[in-house]
Amino acid sequence: MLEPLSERFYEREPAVVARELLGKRLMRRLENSFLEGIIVETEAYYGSADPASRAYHGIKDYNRLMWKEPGRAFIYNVHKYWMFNVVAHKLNKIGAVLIRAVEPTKGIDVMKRNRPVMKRFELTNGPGKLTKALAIDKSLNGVPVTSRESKITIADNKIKFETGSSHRIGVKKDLERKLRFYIKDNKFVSK
DNA sequence: AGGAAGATCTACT
DNA sequence: GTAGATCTTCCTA
Repeated sequence: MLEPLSERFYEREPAVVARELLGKRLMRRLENSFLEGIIVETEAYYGSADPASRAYHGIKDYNRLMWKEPGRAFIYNVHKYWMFNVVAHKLNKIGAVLIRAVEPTKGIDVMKRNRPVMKRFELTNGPGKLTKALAIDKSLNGVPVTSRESKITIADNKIKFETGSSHRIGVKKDLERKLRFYIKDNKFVSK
């Protein structure tokens, strides 16, 4: 039985957490179904030193979770889509990891109903796409992903893969560091 | 009331 | 592959 990842897992550098979240299982509990996908692409975001971060302009109502307990879902809107992040940072720091893509493993029929697409690989290969397919919205903001009882949980997994990294996508002013991580050769990574 | 957004889709070359 | 429109949600005034 693979356990949910603990709070301690998220109480580290955002880039470290982003890299290590690859290959883990994202589980979504709905009324009548159970959805699951393997995390295949992530990005790390920081605080006041990161112009691309939601936290860059200081603490606001909508972004204050980035200052709070690691291991909680942090969800915000971009255009017409929801972005799913997990709060991740060292003690008294700021940060989060954006989940950019997953590989669907369970409840694929339900995902397809939530987000009808022709091609299998396009079901969850983008941050706005996977939230649609997994029925993730603002109502899950602040939910701990560390609890087995949560509507959304991230659990450990044991799989082997090669990790790739690059600069973040769609970011106007990116940092020097490469903060996007993905599973090499995985077909569900976004373009 | 107005505008911006860490994206996506569509309609093309 | 790439440009342009999108018409939601929540912020800031």
